[in-house]
This record gives sequence, structure tokens and C-alpha cells, in this order.
Amino acid sequence: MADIKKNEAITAQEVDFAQWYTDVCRKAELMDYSSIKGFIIYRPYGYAIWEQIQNYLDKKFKETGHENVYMPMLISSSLFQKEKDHVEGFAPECAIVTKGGNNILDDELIIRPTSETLFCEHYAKIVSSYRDLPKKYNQWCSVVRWEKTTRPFLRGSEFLWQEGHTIHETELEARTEVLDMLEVYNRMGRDLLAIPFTTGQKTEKEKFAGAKETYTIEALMPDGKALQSGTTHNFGTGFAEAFNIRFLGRDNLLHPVHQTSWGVSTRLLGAIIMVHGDDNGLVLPPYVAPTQVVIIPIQMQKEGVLNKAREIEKRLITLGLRVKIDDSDHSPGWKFSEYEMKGVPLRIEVGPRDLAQDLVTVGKRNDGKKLQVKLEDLEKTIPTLLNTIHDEMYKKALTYLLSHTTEAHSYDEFKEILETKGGYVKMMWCGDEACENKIKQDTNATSRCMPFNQEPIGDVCPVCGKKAKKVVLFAKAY
RNA sequence: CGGGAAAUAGCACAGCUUGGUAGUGCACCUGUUUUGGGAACAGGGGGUCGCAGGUUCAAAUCCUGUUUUCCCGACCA
Repeated sequence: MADIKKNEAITAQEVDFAQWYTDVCRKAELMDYSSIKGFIIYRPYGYAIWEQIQNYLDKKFKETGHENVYMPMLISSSLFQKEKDHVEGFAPECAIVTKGGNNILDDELIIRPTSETLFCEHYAKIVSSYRDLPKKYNQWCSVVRWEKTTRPFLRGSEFLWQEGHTIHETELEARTEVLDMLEVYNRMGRDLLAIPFTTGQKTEKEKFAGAKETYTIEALMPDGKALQSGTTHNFGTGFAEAFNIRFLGRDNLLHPVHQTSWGVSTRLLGAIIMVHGDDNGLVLPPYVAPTQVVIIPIQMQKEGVLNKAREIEKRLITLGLRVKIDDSDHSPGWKFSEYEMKGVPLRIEVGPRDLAQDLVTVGKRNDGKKLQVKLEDLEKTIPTLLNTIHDEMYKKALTYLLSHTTEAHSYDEFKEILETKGGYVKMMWCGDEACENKIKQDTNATSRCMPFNQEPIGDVCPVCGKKAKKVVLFAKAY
């Protein structure tokens, strides 16, 4: 990269990674704080990234047979309490409405922390035969969880998400659904966000309240901590029993439905910011960037410059690209810094010097490299460059992930890796929750997932010495 | 939810110790000259000092409470 001037407004990652993150969130105009703890304002630029994610996923959901619905924001306390594990898991972080107008409510209303119970109540009403199955619903909404520690996008009292809720005739169908949707998320990481996710199953301790099995996509952040980025849950028939969602089967007997739910949230923005960002600010993967190409005219007053810039803008828009031209009277240097801070993948400089040779200068945000492109080649070169940037960003993140996934064969080794290097530590595990708890207590790391690839790296659990049952990835987590 | 720090113009901060007319830089507005890595000069606008009480003739400043943010722990997507 050229020796571009460091932006003094952003704290360097090396100095204070947490402060760097906060600086980027605000300086790139992704969000602002409101006056209520943990409730943030998603500013247009940040919301636009979420919209790209929505567009991508909504299409995938519909392609795989899901329909969008909208459930109420409030849940009656009696309904909320029907499934025991679920209540215990969520009750401590619920916000509750106790007053309506001037009247104290006899029954308190819970602001949804998640909508399982609402979907269950509805499904119980509309399903009576196997012919009514499956139902594959999805909801885009926000949920509220009263968090003690909050950080923009990573943990908020309110966050935006989608929650898929499906019910099926057979266990196999439900299991297929959760694995299929996990794969949709995984591909989103690869194709849209340029983030290599690690996929696998959660342990009993880490699984969702009320679920039989929970699967997860985990991303590794540059500070060595893992970020749970999305989950899919197989509920088995637990909720169906509690909420009486039964259907008359092909055998003319009543059966509970097999149920799933799955979701990703605006936490993904946090993953994008951290995985790709650098000391000059945000670095957005091209396919999720609200603006993919910014055109900066140089010496706009010179004959033809602005017209040529506008012409280029039109040509690129015709290709379906998201293009912005900045003809404000800030200096070019100011604009360069501004769009670097905002992470725009490609910058096209249109100035008299290059135009004299029918060229433009193109700058790549991800590695700072500049190249000259013939005007006539733009249609060919720009989309190719965007694709190249995506691949480079993915590879960079993958290289980091691989080089920060370390095997531990003893508990001492395990602790040392967590202290010195961070990242994922792969270790054998006996399956006993006591060992997970001990690890948590000793190192503050948690089991992130049991990866699908279960090739053993030992015979015993290094923590207790008992026979090992599973390969587990441990890490400190957000 | 515990322990620490902070809150003064959009942003970064000074002023507070020792109470007495609210300041600086950047940003913003106007004009001129500029424009290939955060331009220069001149002029100008903007703040009930987080909020609520208290002490005082007088509070940004002292006292009490409260809210929010950041950091470190415990809890969670």
C-alpha cells in the first residue's frame, strides 16, 4: 500500500482495538447513540448495509420456500411461560410493559426477545393435518433484550434480525431444514460478506433455551475473539408438546410437529467491520457495500472533467453497479480519506492528466493499490476488479482464521495458546459440562462449536483425563 | 449487575483546585483564490456546560441523586 496518511480521527487497532471499533462505527456514520442504553440509531449508511444483507437473504429464503409474516411485538406473560427452558433462558433479559394508557395492566406484556411462543400459538391454530405441513415462515423485525453490557451492533438492547420459524411432519425434514439454513448463512459469508464462517453444533451448555440441537456460524475477529454470527435450532417436538401443535398424520393418529427456528442479526455488521476494517476505517466487501464505486473528479472546473465523470457514472450504473459521484467542492485529498473511512471498495479518479490519455486512475480500498484503466475497458475491468477485491478479502480473512486455529493436546498448552495467541483452540472433550465450566472459569473461553469435521486429535479430554467424545473449538467470545 | 473513568458547540478538548459576562482547534456558513492524498486567506453563525435537586447575592465550577458512554469483571445473539 502507498504511504497514505493515517486518519487521525480513528484510533489505531494496535493501540486499542475496542476504541478503534467504536471510532469506525461513528466516523463511518454507521450508527449513533440514542439517549437510552443499548438502543442505537442505525444511520442511513449502516442501515443500507443491513438492507443489502436483507435483500440477499430474503431472496434465498423465498427460493427455498419460505414466506414472510409479521407477528405482534408484545407477548402475554401466560403465553411466554408455556415452555419451561425457554422462559428460564429469556426471563432475565425481558423488557415488560406494565401500563396501558393510564391503567396498570392485570397481565404484564413482554416485549419480544424472540418470537417462538407467538409462532407456536399461531401454528397450533392453523395446523390440523399433515396436509397443512410444512409451514416455513420468516419474520424481519427487531427484538428487545435487556442487556447489561452493550456495544454497537455486537450487543444491543434492541437489534434488527430475521427469525425463521418452521414446522414439519418428520424429524428428518426438521433436521434437514436447520442444516440447509445453516448452509444458506455459511454461503452468505462466503459470497456476500467475504467472511469465512466456522460451522458446527453447539454443546448442551451453549445451545438455545428450549432447543434440542443448536447449530452455529462463528466468525473469528482480528483480536482473537470469536463472534457467534448466526444460529439454527432444531426444537424437536419440545415446543409442540408445550403449545399443543399437533397434526393428524397419515396413520390417522395425532403427532406433535417437528419444529425449527434460525436467525441472523445486525450483529453481522459488527463482524464485517472487525473482520475487514483497518486503521483507515471501514473496508466493505464489494457485494454488500451500499456504494461499490465512488467517482472523484479532479479539477472539476477544467473543460470536460465533470462531464466525463458523469458519463462514467452512467456507464457503470448501466452494469447494475452501485455508483456515487462526489462533485462537492471538498479537495480530492479530503474525498479520498472520506471514502476510505467509509470503506468504498473502488475509487475512480477522473482528472485532466489521465483523460488526456483516455485513462482513469482506479484505487482499491482493500490493499490501497492504484492502477490505470483505459476508458474503453471500464465495463470489463470494474466488475472484474470488484470480484477480485471480494476474493482477496475472503482469502485474507481465511488465512487469518486458519493461522489462528490451533490444536491443544494438553490443558496447559490450551491455556497458553489462549493467553498468547488467542483465536480458536481445537481440543478433545469428554462431553461433560463440568469441564466446559472449568475452562470458562480458568480462561474465560467457551466452547464455540463442535465442528462437523470430527476427526479426533486425541483419545482423552485434557481437562479431566476421561475418554474424549468430541472435537471442540474453544475461544474467548464476544 | 459490581469496580474504575468520563459527560462543556457537530467532533476533540481547555476552563473547575481558589464560585463572578462560556473559550480554543477542527467542522459549518459567506466571499476570493484553489483542487492528482484531509487547501489558503478574510469575514460570520452556533452551547439553558448530560439531566434533576441542593448550598450561595451569584454555580460549568462546591454538594447529593440520576442517566448515558468507555474500560475491566460477572450474564447473554
